[in-house]
Amino acid sequence: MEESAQIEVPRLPKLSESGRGVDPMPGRLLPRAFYESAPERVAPRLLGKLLVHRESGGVLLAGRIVEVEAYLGPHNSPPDPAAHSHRGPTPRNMVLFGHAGHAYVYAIYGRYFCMNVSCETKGQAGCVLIRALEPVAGLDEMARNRGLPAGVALPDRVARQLTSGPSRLCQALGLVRASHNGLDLTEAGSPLQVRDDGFAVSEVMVTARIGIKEAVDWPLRFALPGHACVSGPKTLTGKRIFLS
DNA sequence: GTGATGATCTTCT
DNA sequence: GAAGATCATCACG
Repeated sequence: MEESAQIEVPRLPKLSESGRGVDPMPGRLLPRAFYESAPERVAPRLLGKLLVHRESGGVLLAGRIVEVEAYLGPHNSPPDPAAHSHRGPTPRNMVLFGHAGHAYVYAIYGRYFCMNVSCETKGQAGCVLIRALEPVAGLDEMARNRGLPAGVALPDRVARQLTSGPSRLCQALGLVRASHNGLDLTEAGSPLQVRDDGFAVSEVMVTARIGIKEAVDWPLRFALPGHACVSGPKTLTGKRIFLS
């Protein structure tokens, strides 16, 4: 299969084409109840949804979620040793112990950020790491945020790397801990939201998680099978499941 | 395309 | 003081 053929044409109008000052948020906002469940249940259902960020300047950036990982809270049995929350609440991870549907943005390796969505009820710290998006709206701004030339057509292989990786997508969408950690994703006025535009996902690939040293074989990574924007080794094996 | 390596700094022990 | 849910770059096949 030709991977380069899998990048889809952006579905949303560019800012300049909308005829208004700002673009409307696409689709329907996901309610808090969507997140108030175990992360391994929330994670596959997040696939195909839109992660939408309206930057302070009004520019709308959106990507379709194509890869996620579930991290289980310390109440789980056995506890998930790879999760930031597994030793209990700290100043860094306190968002995870709050209400579901909030953004947990943390710095990693001194120069990057990763974004999670908190799950379960207050006090239970399960979460889902967003690992990759398919760019949908605001590609020029994403390229600019990633230090690439904006306003020019990017080759497919470059375009698909805009948001292919947990830190790449944070960089592309302009997400940083100082501004976005703790934001409520379910609030209508929030600059950062997860929305459902009706994109249907029936089949999901399940594999072990990437880049961790504990619980390396737990099947908690979920991705759209064969999607060009999924990060990590293409050779990683897993099984396919069908969502009901 | 795959694998090795270094950058760089926050967080926690 | 050590480790880390990463990425860009380079060498090599």
